[in-house]
Amino acid sequence: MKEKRTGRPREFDRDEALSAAMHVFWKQGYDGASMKDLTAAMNISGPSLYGVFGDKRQLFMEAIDFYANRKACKPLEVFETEPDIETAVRKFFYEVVEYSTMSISGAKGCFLSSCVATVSGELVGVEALLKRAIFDTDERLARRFELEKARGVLPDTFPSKIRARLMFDLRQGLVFRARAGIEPKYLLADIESNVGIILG
Amino acid sequence: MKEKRTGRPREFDRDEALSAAMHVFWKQGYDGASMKDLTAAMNISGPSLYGVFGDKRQLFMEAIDFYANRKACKPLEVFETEPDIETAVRKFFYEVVEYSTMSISGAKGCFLSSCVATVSGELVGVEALLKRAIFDTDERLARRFELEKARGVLPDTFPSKIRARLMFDLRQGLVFRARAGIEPKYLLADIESNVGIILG
DNA sequence: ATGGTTATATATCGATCGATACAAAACACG
DNA sequence: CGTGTTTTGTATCGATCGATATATAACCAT
Repeated sequence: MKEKRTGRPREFDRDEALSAAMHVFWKQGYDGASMKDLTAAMNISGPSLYGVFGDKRQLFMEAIDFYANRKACKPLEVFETEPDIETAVRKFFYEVVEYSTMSISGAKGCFLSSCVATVSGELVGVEALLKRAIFDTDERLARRFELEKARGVLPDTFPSKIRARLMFDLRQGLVFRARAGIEPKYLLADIESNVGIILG
Repeated sequence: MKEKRTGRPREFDRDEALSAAMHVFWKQGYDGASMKDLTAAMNISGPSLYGVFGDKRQLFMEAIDFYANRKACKPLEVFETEPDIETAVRKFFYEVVEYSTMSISGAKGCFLSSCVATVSGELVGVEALLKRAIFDTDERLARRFELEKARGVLPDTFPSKIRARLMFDLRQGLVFRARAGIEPKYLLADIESNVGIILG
């Protein structure tokens, strides 16, 4: 069903191009990223971009989906896979600092908060995607806490939803500081305190 | 020294125009705000804008200074003036929700995190202003806590710096959600929990 | 091979971008 | 008044914006 048999084959990988586009948006913002910047980073021509992704807005929306649902935010993945809950929380924040200050593309901060949020009310469809991404993140964080409660590691009284949101907010603080160019070492210094707040 | 005696007098108020420009940037982002949008909102002509503010980037930098050092972020003002510390913390978060969701200009979220941060690494000079604004905010928050410790209202062991940063981060979470279009009532529901975390 | 189909590269579209040239207008000072 | 100075409104600049028209190239089916 998804294989096309006719026509000239595409000469680039769709996801690679999408990832490249996302990083350009991440670094320069939606309006700050020109089609010239995008096609250069994606290593494709203008017509190829339009042929595959539609237009700039649709490309952006796909980049959001790519980030939220496929690229899988690294901190979140680590938090879900690390067995020990305290280590999981610690690694979560560590990954947040890592990916928001040391990205290869030079893009600092978080794609959602430093790029997508800016055009949330201006570009049709973006607000809904952003809302969903926030909701899903809260859900995934809370789910892990609930799992630990069921396992008896966290007390039954542990307020999973509240701590999940708290964790999300602390993350926002970190990525905002990262975007402002504050050195990783200062952000790393906050991590242990953050862990204590989440689990304490 | 600051009075000019010759030439045709300016027909608009500089600060009013600056405030109007800030709100346009706030809502549409730096790159998303065209000079046409700006002059329309400021109710002045193009040459007038360039004559008084230099160029778009300088206007933006002045808008940042206006926000950080003169307009005085409302939540911060309230936090510093309310006598009772618990009420001050509560009002701080309440004001954050208020001004990040119900702005007359339609701009949601926080000017610094939803607009300025996006171009932090792209526009010369912005990163330094942003760093300074973050540092100053942390300082002002911590200072109030220290004051309450000296007054004996907060215990000597109260970690002012850590709680100040925590308050800042919780604020980032709120304004990010606000920018995403999440209803004020959901944000208001988080306030009491936030107060408990800060002072508990 | 031939026809159908899709992707590519080149070249460029009209619109809008940020920024100015210019001259008339409005003040202070003589 | 006339002169100098600054702001204003109009009109427009070259550059860049997002987006396409066109023709060629590369594949599949027959």
